[in-house]
Amino acid sequence: MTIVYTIINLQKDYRKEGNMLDIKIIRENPEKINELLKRRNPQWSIDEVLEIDEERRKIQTQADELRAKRKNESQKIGMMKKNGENTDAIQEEVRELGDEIKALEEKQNELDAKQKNVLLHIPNIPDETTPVGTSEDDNIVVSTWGEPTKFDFEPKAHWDLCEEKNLVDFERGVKLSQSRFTLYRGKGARLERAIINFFLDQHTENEGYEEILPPFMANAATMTGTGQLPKFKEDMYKCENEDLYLIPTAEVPVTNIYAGEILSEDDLPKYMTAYTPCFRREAGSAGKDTRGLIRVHQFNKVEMVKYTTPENSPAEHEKLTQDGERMLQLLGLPYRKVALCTADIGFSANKCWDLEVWLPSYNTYKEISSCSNYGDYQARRANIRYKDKATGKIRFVHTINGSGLAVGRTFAAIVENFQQADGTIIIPEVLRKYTGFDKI
RNA sequence: GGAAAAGUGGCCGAGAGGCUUAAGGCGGCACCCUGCUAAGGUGUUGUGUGGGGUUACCUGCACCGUGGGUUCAAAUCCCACCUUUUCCGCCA
Repeated sequence: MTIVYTIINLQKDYRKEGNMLDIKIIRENPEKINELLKRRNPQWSIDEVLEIDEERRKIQTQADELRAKRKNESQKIGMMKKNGENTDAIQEEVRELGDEIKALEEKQNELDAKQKNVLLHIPNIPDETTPVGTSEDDNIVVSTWGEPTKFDFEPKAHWDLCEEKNLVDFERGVKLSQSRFTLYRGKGARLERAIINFFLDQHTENEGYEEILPPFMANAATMTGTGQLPKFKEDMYKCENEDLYLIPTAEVPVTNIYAGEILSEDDLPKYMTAYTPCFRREAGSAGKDTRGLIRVHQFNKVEMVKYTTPENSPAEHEKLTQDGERMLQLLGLPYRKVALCTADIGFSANKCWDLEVWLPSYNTYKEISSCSNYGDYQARRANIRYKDKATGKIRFVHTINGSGLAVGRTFAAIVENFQQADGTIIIPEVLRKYTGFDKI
């Protein structure tokens, strides 16, 4: 395995202790970890980490011993000086010791940095229950809700409907920015806003989430905490001359809220939800989903984020996924739930359910929510911990998040699925108090 | 953007090159005393990383905003940066 390093200068110190994967677990179960990692892709291996780790520990032991010696000798010098003795000889001796220590420390720092960088580039270990596969074709549909919408007329794609009804001004969006930027207007803008408010109200009033409105730009340390950096730099928009990136999802700022902190177990589980625009360069997506609202550089999303104890994380993950499903059910949109296989889950995730909504123009289901469990992977990177009540030990939390839901895609699904023979679009009942109109 | 001051454990706060193994207090935990409560007494109290036993145990090293430097020796001196507070400027 060859790893191309991207050296990230982490200014925020609180992450210096964080390891991406538990080096102790790696040391103790190398075969098991390798086997699980290779389920993602045979390229992955922790062998290099182990080699560096062994050398690193050797050096540290040596350096520690020398430091202990210097400490003792220096104290001795202090005493001798107080007694008026001559200390020239011993001072010279300890000075040489200092040179040795410095050399070892340099070596140790180098190895620390190297190990850290290798670890930063290794993905999370898939959960045992994540189906093994080699491509998205190996994902498994586990349930469906509703039926694909049937029409007794020729249904239109949302991009045509949006243009006809002046809901989205695609051309002028491009003029203002670039291709794949959209300009909502009139009832279109209102519908988008209605969907955002509906989702936030549901999560906060019925499901117990705290509403968060985070910054839309985040620094490199924050981006590293959730796993966007160092490996996926090219997918993000970066501000010139600033250590700031436009967030690709609210997951980034919200998950990092307690980075470097130790929570009480009483604080868990923590439920947070946030609306933010999401900015993605969509590098490598040229030619995919080129029309309409499905794949754009800036889109709106309401995200759900949870911190839990390791014990509760599988159950909380299921519950969060249900919270996402509920949104689709309330809106009356047909969807299915898919278990992503080891080749398709995200870099930082160990398990992931996708919710896919029926989209008539595609004649298939299209991802509208991705609900992932990250185990302690993000918590390690961001150094988010809690104190276990029973044992008094400090442990890493588990982080979970999912879309609840992607707003633009919800918009498209509503427009397409609820279009009528007479050309109107019926607004779902639950949205009407937010839109102020019942059809377009 | 300019000027000044400050960043020490969960919190407050002392410390100004070696007697710091970071005082003292608050809070937390355990036990003792007391008919209950209150008060009192005693002890304990962070994080990371390495080593040895390989369950709760023992031990080394590091950590006083961050990173460098000076020194035999740095919380303490020097430099840069970050953050906070106050004042000035600008501004929705």
